[in-house]
Amino acid sequence: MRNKSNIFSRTKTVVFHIDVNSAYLAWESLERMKAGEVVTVVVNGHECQISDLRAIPSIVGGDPETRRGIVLSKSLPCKPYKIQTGESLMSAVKKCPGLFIAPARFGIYERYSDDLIAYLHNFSDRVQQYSIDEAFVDYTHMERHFGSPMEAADKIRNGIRDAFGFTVSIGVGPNKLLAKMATGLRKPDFTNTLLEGEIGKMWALPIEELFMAGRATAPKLRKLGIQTIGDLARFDVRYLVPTFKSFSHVLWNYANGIDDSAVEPHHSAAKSVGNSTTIPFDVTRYDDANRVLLNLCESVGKRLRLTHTVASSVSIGIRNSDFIHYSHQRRCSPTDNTTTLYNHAAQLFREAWKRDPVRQLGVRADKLSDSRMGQLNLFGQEETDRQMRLDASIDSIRRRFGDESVMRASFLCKDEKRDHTLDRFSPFRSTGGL
DNA sequence: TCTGGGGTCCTAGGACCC
DNA sequence: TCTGGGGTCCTAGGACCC
Repeated sequence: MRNKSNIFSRTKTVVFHIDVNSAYLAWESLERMKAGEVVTVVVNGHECQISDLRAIPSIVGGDPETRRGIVLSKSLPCKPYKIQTGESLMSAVKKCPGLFIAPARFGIYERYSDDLIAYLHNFSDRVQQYSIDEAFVDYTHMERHFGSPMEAADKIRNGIRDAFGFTVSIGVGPNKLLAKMATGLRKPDFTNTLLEGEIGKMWALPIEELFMAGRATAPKLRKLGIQTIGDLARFDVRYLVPTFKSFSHVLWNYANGIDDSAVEPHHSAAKSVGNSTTIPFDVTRYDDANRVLLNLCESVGKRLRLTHTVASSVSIGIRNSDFIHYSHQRRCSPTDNTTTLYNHAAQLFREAWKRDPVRQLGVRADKLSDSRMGQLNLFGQEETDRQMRLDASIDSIRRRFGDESVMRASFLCKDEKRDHTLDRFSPFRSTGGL
């Protein structure tokens, strides 16, 4: 949204940024409370029954048994233990031996997310879902309905707590960037502003706090003597260009609170669809890799067909045991067919694989277009039709009887321990994307 | 203590065409 | 043997976000 300021409309743009506090953990906790589940914890040597995970050191993420994976979301009582989002489960448990670990259930979190977005539409028809737990609301011209921006933000915040039982933080600003930066000023369950004349609040923050100054950019800025967002705002942008090229202006504008991007109520169609998985053992054989790839292609293909989308580019990603990632991609005729995707993926893997132990594999479909626009099938129409019918009947059976009801023959090996391991991360669990 | 999985955008370099 | 330039498309990799 360009900040419209003409002689007819002098109203200043007002944007809210809504951020769910410890989203996955709060939602996981609510879901368990609904089901009447309790957790037994030891406090001062006494066993206690706790129903709200938010009251104890707890996290969402990974596998509690193998302790593999990372912390996706953590409760407030984790704070004294200095547990960080993104750190390994192993490390988190070391810091806090009594830590409660809940595996992530994304399907459930998506429902809570949908409820949140629907609720926000009570306050404005211009709501942009930014991620599963964040949204922007354009509040411009809405004061006569719900009061001043602060009043309305508090109404939203209190309303969400009362209606759903989880808390949010809200940032109020003249654009999306400042609204988002405001949200981070104080958490949880607060309304913060970064309005005209208040940018000093943001300038005091360390440079790492700036949106888009990530783990590669922030150290480079520090090297230039920039320690705070204010330092960057006052820095001569010309001296950034040798290091950051066109990105210089993005960074400098953000540091100065400049952002004219619109609140986009209609989420644009996805540009790519992909699935990846970390394998519980290092893959060193083609047939193991291929089984994983087929698994991933099943999931990607299903998602393409569900959204009436065909892909004109397929890529695979490989992460080895040294955590080095590399990829390979290729253009292809538009397809949503699992077998076709798999044939491309397997070929790409054969071409790219450096024979290193593979820890993670991914398949991504790119250059998407609407499959209903009519496909140009220059050859093999009969085979294409056959494959489409096969996909359609598999999808239909799965819709009626569940994902596990149809299994491709290559999943159905009996011997070998690793087959059981492979079964554990069926791609059908994957919910994919936002 | 070994680090998930979903995305988007940008850039450099090479192929290819005129 | 030495010799252009412009434009477009493609791929690989890297940055960022949640």
